[in-house]
Order: sequence, then C-alpha cells, then structure tokens
Amino acid sequence: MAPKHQVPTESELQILSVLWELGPATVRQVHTAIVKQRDVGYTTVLKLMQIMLDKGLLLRDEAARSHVYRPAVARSRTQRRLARNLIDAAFSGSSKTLVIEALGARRPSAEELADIRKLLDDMEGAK
Amino acid sequence: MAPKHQVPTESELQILSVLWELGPATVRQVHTAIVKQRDVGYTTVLKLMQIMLDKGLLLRDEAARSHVYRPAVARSRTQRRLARNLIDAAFSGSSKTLVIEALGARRPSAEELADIRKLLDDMEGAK
DNA sequence: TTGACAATACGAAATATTTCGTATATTGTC
DNA sequence: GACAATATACGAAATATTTCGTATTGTCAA
Repeated sequence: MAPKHQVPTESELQILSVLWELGPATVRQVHTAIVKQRDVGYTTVLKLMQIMLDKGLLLRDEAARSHVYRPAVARSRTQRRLARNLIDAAFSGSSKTLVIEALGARRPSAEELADIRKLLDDMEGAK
Repeated sequence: MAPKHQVPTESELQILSVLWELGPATVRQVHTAIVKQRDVGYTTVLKLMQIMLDKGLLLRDEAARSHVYRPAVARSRTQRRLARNLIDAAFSGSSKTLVIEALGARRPSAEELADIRKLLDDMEGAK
C-alpha cells in the first residue's frame, strides 16, 4: 500500500524550495519565482503542483479561486529525509563523510561553523 | 562543449557504490553485489554500465574477455558534487543546514564526531 | 570440434518525469 | 450581458531512466 513518503524529484524540490521561501502560495506566485531561474511554462508548474498534491507532497486551500498551496511536510523533515537518502545512496551510511564533503563543497561562515560546533557539543553531552 | 560532469542517477549511484567498494570489477561482480539488495537482471546492469561508459562516468579495460570497469572520477569528487548539488537544490545553499540534518539523520559515533570537530578546528585555523 | 556456458552489443519495451496545448470555468469591467 | 484576463483540469507528447530479450561471439572442457 502507500509508501507514506518518497523523495521528491528535482522539479518537485524546486517547487518545495519556493514554498519554503514564500510560505503558502498560488501557482502564479510559484511560477513567477521559478521562471527567474529556469524557463518553464505556467501550466507546467501547475501540472507539477497538481501531481504533488496527488502524491501527498502538497496541501491546498481551495477557498479562493486561486488555490493556495503549501508543503504537506515540514521543511526540516524533508531535508532530513533527503540527507538520509543521500547518505545511504552515496556515502555508504556514513554521515561523517557527507558532513566533510558538504563543508568542503560550500564553505560556511565563521558563525555557522560555531553553530555546528555547538551542535557537536550537545551531541556529545547527550550521549 | 560537453557538460563535463553530471549528477549520477540513483541506479548509476548504486553501481558506483559497488565499484567504490570492490575496486575495478566486471559486470558479473557488480551484478552479484547489487542483486543482494535489489532484484535486477544481469543485462540490465550491463546496459547501465555501458551507458555510464558513454556518459563518461566509467572507464573500462577491454583486455580480457570480461571487461573491467572502474569509476572515471574519484569517489570523493563525486561525493562532493552530490553534496553541493543537494545543498543548492534543497538547502538554499547552506551547508550548515545540511550538516545539521545529516547528523540528525544518521548519528555518528563518538570517534566520528571527534574527527568532524578536528576538521572544524582546521577550517577555523586556516581562515 | 562441438556443445554448454558466459560475455557483449543493442534494440526496444516499460516506466517515470517533465512539458505543454487546449478546453472550460470564474472574475471583474465596461 | 459581453469581453478580456486569469484560473484549473487534464490528455497527451516529449524526454529521461530503467528494464529486459535476443543475437552473436568467445571460452573451455570432454
């Protein structure tokens, strides 16, 4: 029966990213945002969002003529799922390796490094 | 002109993972390893590896009757690309957020935590 | 040498994802 | 009310990915 959750595709992720950024939004708003990055038609985005609704990735409010969509699952839950997925698919289960490569790929600021260090402290403390 | 590098698909990643694990290997060896995780035919794996050769993801040695394949790009380079890709696609460019979710998704051992901490030290040192 | 087995090549079906065109309905303005 | 603008629904083409069957060739043991 239902696989409760799946990993969103690239296009779906782009839509989710916009919704995470804007909050609940109409297809028009999402399309306007995406078109700044990539050339794609309005009905394409509409169709994708309808499919995502079917899949349970989005919810929508149909009260107004322009339906308002929002993610069905919290951003951090989806992000965690994506992280776990990548760790298992390409890092042989080692979060450490992913962490190392992530830090190498997009160098964080000093403040962010400090935040990470703090999290490590907490994790060691709560053993 | 060639797009030099692309992100491997799920199936391709599974094959790469096996090759990273085993080192250079034949289709037979890769298939034997994959079948333990997923039910798939021999010629399916063969075809995928041939396609990966075309795409430049793999190299092969045809000296023997059974060709020996190996990744065209080092594991860590591919992993870094995947990390960067995910950071940009789902973490709005923030490696910090990915790091946090990765640590939450697959809790590392105390030793691994120490390794990560060491890396942070190096990164702050080398500012 | 011949037959069984194993390997590659490759076409093409099956499936998944992305794209868009067209039909139709709703809203607001004149 | 009629028209222009804007929405949704939805079929279906286009593309990408995964799957496998079949043809062919090489290898080796009896």
